[in-house]
Amino acid sequence: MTTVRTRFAPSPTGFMHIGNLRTCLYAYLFAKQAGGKFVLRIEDTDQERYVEGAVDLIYRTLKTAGIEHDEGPDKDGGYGPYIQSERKDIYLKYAKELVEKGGAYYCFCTKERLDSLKDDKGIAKYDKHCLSLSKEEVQRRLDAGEHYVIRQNIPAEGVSEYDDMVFGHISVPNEDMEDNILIKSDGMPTYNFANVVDDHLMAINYVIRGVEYLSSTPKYNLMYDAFGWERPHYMHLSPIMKDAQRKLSKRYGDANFEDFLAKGYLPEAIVNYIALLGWSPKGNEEKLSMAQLVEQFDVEGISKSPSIFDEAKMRWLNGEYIKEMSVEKFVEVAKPYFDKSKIAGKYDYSALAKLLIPRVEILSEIPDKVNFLEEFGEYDVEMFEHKKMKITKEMALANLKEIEKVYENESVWTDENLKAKASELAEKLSCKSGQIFLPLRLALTGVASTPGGATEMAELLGKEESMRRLDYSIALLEKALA
RNA sequence: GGCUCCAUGGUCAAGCGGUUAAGACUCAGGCCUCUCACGCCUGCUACUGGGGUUCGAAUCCCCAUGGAGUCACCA
Repeated sequence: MTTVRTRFAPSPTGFMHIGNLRTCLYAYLFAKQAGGKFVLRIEDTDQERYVEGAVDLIYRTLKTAGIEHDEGPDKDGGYGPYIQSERKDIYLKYAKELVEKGGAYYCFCTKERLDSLKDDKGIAKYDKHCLSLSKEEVQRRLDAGEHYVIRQNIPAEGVSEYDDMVFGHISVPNEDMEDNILIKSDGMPTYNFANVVDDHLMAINYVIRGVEYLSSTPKYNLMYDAFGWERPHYMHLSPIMKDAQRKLSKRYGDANFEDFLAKGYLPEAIVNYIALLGWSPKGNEEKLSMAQLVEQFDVEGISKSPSIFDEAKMRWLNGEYIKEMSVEKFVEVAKPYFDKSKIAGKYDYSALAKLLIPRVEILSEIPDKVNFLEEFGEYDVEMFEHKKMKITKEMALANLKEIEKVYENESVWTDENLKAKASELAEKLSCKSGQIFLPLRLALTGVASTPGGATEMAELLGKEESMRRLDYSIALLEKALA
């Protein structure tokens, strides 16, 4: 049995968006599941679009996404070089071979002549003008140093067909395909050509890519046929959309992998979510690790229609990953966010982590959830009023004074002990415990909601600060009631 | 516009000729509870339309409609 070989072939044009990453992921999953090889190839034949640093971004993205290529520019597997610009000589040689075999021909047409072919909508189909040039004529013009391109020679009639692994049978009339340029006048190959040659030379037998190539694939097959090469299997993937009309695009900076990372999404969650966009596992379990994805990935589950990116669901999934984290792990990933908040360097991050883990879906929520610890000041005393618990400002004030007396002499400043003492007090005063806890939490924090209860906040703040705030709040209430 | 595809709730989706048409996210309500979360429970919402085929169609066929892709010396 031949080894399955798939590839991810991005062009270094800047961002790595989610759609690209998903294509990459599927190619990786498919190869790994089959025990095959996943290769990375850089397609930089368009020098005009080349962006500095983009190649590093690709490496970095794959690494943090947990997708490890078996071969690539940085990992020779014997099929290199893996960067198209370093393969320039190869293409021309093969293009000439294809000309010999009748699958392509030289074309000397000028831009002006090409423009004259366009219809009123600006759409032109090349008329095979140069196909009729005699061998001698071609040689004469080549020798004269005329600029030329090499075009694919597509049969004028008939139908080209193939079977796609997800879309099934595809058939395209030959007359609808154009004699595209294979070698540009600068000597570089176009994607159309480089792709076919490289895939063949690198023994790629499963081509996994976006649907935009679905209808041009017959052209590639025609080349494989003309060369006498074995055609690969194809798996085309529907796009990921921003909404019903627009797909996610690099141009508008939608959904970049790195942007999500910066927003506090975990790479595992992003990968997990995008795996589910356009593919669904057999079972009902949606939270899947890379290992599980490799195991469960299945072409059958790939959907043919475009899917809309739903950040709300990815956010939920991210929260699920966070909930499973150990305190240590959480502190590790959350540290940058703590450091960015007002409490940077203060408080015990581990103690906070325990409270935050069930309350945070994405890490960037952290500053907002902890800033109150440093921002204590005048607040609206109306918050002490609580109809359901039957708490009035007067009662709050009275109870706060009582709890202050209890806590004043308390030396064991832990959540557990403080909670017990507050409950005792409630019993002694024969009131509901909430009538103690609620005002206490407010008095200590000054905000309507906090990540944790009154005594948890007290422990976090420490005795000195807690007592200070209690004093402050009592004074605030007294002033309001005066 | 030509060509190639696609079509189940707001979103992701299961379903492959006979189902009460799964599940998840979102949203709403409830329980739990010292706030907020977590957790648990309940609920809302779908087969684009029309024709066939068949005893029977979300599932097969045709047409319409809607959507996507493509038609570059870009990939």
